[in-house]
Amino acid sequence: MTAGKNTPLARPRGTRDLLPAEMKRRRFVESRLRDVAERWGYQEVATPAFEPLELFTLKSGEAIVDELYSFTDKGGRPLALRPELTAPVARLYVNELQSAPKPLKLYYFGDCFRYERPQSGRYRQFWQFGIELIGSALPEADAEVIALAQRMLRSVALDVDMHVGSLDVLRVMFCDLDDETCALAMRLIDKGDFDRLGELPGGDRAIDLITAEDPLSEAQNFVALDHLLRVLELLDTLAVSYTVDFGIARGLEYYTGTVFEAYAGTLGAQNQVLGGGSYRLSHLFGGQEVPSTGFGIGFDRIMDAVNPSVPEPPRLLVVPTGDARIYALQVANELRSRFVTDIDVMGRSVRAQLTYANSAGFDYAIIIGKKEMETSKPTLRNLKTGEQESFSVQQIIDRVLSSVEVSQPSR
RNA sequence: GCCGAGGUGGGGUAGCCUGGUAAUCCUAUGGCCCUGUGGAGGCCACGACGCGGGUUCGAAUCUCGCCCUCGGCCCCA
Repeated sequence: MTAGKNTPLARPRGTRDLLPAEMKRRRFVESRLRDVAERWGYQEVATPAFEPLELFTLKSGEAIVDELYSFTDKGGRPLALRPELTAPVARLYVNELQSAPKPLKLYYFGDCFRYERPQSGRYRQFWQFGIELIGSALPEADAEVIALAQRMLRSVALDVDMHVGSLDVLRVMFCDLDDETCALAMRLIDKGDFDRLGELPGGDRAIDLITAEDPLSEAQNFVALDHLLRVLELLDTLAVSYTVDFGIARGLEYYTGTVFEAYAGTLGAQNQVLGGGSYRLSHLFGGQEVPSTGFGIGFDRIMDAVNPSVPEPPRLLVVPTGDARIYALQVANELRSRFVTDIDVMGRSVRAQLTYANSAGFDYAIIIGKKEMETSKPTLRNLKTGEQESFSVQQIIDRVLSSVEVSQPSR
């Protein structure tokens, strides 16, 4: 849509306005994810929305500039809106936390920006929730991160297929190839393009491995799998369900071994909701090399895949008549310390206020006129049942509280 | 960047093929009927042809370009 004489200014392409109902769902899911991450000992960090352009080109190569929102600021600095959060967190680690006690367990939730063609489950501004476990190269670290990933997704009742693989095997199979062919092979594997993969030297072996009935024993013909086997053993102990999948390549050089992805069957073409692995990045940004494992959750994608039942606290509307407005405001203020409480700002009649209360979905009306003011006993009207009676403010609080316990017994 | 389907008040729609008077209906929103008791009803108000060019006496309608949305491809850190 182009802004014209009668057309309103449009939102930028690939972005969304999030309305109250949707924000309730998002905040609810977000709080679940946070809760799980915190219980596992991870602590939140936040990084700037924009970073030096170089941060992302060092990590992913010059070619990604095409898919970045990049710009030069008034001081001539090349900057970019962050397209993901692993590199910023690695930079944060290098700048601030290198001498902190290991392991470092960090999580983040933030919006990212990519200049891509919008489609289902893909936006130009999107949110990632992720964690990074920094400091350990042990299978224990990989297993913890994968288990946490699955626990987080389960906490929002999202059933996914967790696929776990290892780049070690693929790298050994293609080790006799030059870097360029190796990179191409990785990309073809990631895409599942077996036709073109088969044309590469070693490609048939890779296809056999990826499609094998028992990929683990097939892989052991090429390389020792001690690390991966240990990770899987730990995952079994942690009751994580997974599929061994050597078809996960994740394209990038900085991944060191274990890689994993999760897919939600209910989504369309963009069905990957989570991806991660073990990696080393910090040395690229001027720090000491340090082993890390992490993942990112595509928050918008899981929002498309889940259907959370968000608890709705009761909503109260204080309904004053003209001569009791001041007292009604005082009552409203008192009720607000316990409940979601609203009061008319439209100057409406009592009738119109109650009409509004009904159509806006309030649970209770607190009607306050001269009579109620003189006795300090507002009338509490249950808008669902139509019952009403006069009570003191404290009695009103008790009444509403007890109704909450009745309607939401589990907590 | 590519392929396909679309775009009419805030939401949902009729009209388009076959150009023609004031663009249809539902809903939502604000007000009144009704300044102490809601959901109904009546009345009033509000509000749209995505943008621009072309054809024509006349374009929501035909045509071209662009923008945007949806689905898919490419890419996916």
